[in-house]
Amino acid sequence: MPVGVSLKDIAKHAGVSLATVSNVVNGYRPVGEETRVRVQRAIDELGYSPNLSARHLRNGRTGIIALAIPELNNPYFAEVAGAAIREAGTHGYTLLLDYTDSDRQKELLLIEGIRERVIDGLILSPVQLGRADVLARRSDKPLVLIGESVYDVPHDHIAIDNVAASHVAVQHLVSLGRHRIAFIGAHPDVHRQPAHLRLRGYQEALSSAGLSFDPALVAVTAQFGRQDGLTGMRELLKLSEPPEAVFAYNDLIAIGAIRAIHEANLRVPQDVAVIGFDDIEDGRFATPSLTTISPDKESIGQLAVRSLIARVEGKHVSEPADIQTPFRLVTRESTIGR
Amino acid sequence: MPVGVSLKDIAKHAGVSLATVSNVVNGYRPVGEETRVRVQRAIDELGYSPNLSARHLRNGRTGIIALAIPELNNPYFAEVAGAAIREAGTHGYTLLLDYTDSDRQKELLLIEGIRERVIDGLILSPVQLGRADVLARRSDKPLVLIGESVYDVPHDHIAIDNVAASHVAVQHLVSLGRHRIAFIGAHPDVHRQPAHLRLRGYQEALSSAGLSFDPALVAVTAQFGRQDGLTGMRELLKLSEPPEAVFAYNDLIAIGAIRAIHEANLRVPQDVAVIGFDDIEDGRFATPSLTTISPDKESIGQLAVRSLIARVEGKHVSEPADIQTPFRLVTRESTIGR
DNA sequence: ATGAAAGCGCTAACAA
DNA sequence: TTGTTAGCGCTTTCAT
Repeated sequence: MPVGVSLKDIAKHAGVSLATVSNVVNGYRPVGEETRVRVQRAIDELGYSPNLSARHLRNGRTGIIALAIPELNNPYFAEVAGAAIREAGTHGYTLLLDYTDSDRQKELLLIEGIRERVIDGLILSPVQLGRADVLARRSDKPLVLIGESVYDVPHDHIAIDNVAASHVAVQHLVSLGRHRIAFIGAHPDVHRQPAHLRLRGYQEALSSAGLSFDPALVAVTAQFGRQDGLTGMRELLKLSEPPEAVFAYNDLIAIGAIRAIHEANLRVPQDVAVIGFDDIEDGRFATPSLTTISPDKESIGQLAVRSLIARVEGKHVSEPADIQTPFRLVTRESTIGR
Repeated sequence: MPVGVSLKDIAKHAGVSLATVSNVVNGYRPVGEETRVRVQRAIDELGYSPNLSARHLRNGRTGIIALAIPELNNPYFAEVAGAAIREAGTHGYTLLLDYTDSDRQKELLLIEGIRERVIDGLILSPVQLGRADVLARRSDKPLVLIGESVYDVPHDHIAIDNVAASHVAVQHLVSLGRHRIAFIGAHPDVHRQPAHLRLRGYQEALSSAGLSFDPALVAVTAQFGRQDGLTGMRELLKLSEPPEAVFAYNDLIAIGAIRAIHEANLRVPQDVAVIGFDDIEDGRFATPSLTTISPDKESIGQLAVRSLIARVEGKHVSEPADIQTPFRLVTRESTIGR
């Protein structure tokens, strides 16, 4: 069942040994210039590419790393994934994109290594997992975490400073002169260790602006999609004293909220100002366009891949790090009109 | 570097040969009941799971199939990809998601087998590739095509009937009493063999409605994103006699177009009615919500994966087929107001 | 019904 | 600098 060109074919064609060809391909030890050229030509002519299964069988690595995001069709994750795929490619790795549907079982399966035998390591953006889950993990494949959740676990973690970013977002709404500021997108579940960071930033910002925290203005959502924003906002608009501004957990929720506000025949931002989080393209083209917190998605993807590969290759012997990436406030029509 | 339990470990533990353990695991040939129980117990006790690389080295397959889409953060493709990943999983395959950025070189690399040794087969949604490119391909890994382009090439192809769907879309605009109907999103490149199907459906629908075709009402775009819709619509609005309705190549273009219409202080649908194509979630939550052609994305993903796996496993010896999947018109605010 | 052994393609230890 | 070879874990042919 030999279906391709193997090292042996190249060796024969170039009149050298297997080891030499391997060294031309991998560069583990020096090869004479003349030999290298000859081998390289044979490789080009016959169209050789290494058999990964064989390589893996031999050295225990597959050259494949996985990235598991909660949902494929959340543009935020799509952008992070795009950056990660590019970065993996530049290091000679293939990135396997997977998704968890924000499902606890799937997240558990992944960290326990459902693909254990296929991948060299995993980057996970957990939603439901708790600190205990991560600590209880038995797999010895490297794991890098991205996203809001910080678990204080022995793994690299890449994220923006969610508390600070949320603070900036709410501060922006305050600066508009709004006082009743709502938050949509609190987590309903109890697995998360540290309190919900964006909610905490919201509370801190209110507090430093001298505004009181009203639990009625916090809308809990099951998921983090447009539909959840729509539902959440509808609830808030039923209040006897509805909010004048909304900080949404992410842009999708914000877009759903805007839709609900329009349904109620109110205007954005005149009646209700809305700010999101993620800076996805949808928000830039929405009507009105969406003010948001813009995280550096490119560097999140890049750093996650780099950290993981460093662990996989055992070069990176440093302590697990908590790496913070930059963010900025982008003001658009949903808060400042036009 | 042995990192797990191997067949040999089980064999020793159960006091049988390697072959017997393999047969308990795979069931290629019968095993005595007593032996089977003993081996199974050893497997459970030691926690054996097969080393995929070894298995694949042996039988020439990796258990990984690839799906290459033009862009990750087009929700249409994200949904198709989600369906494909699920379907692959149910067949015991892992799906590797890749993207081409609608770049001709990347598409060529993929069909020529840049990942040749990693995957058992490829599903591709081509944008730039022409019939000749596909015919010239040398790789012998199975290839399944999805999407608008039909090349009359020897590969399975899954898509909706684009001409018919476009006809329905334009017919809907005609039924609203609009006469100047524009099309945004024509392909600028020359590689595509059959003329652009959606454009053809547009022309046919105009013709059967007794409307004349005005080339000035066709906006060519470089890509198929929101920005392209925005730019294209701006051009159309500069016409001395701007359109009363727009058929966009896809929902993203439609959303960009709506943005441009709003910028010009015109209303959708009163001044310009807009219909898209794909039925992505963005359109359902846009303001106004978007009328669109809704293809059955789930079945596109499923059928593509099933066809490919059938080819990979050599079961499916039938002729390459052109499989059409269902679609329907979904009317929303962008054409019928509210 | 079961076992022994070859060999898939590759890397690395050992030799030269 | 280059060659030889063992062996990673598995499936499968040939023997028993």
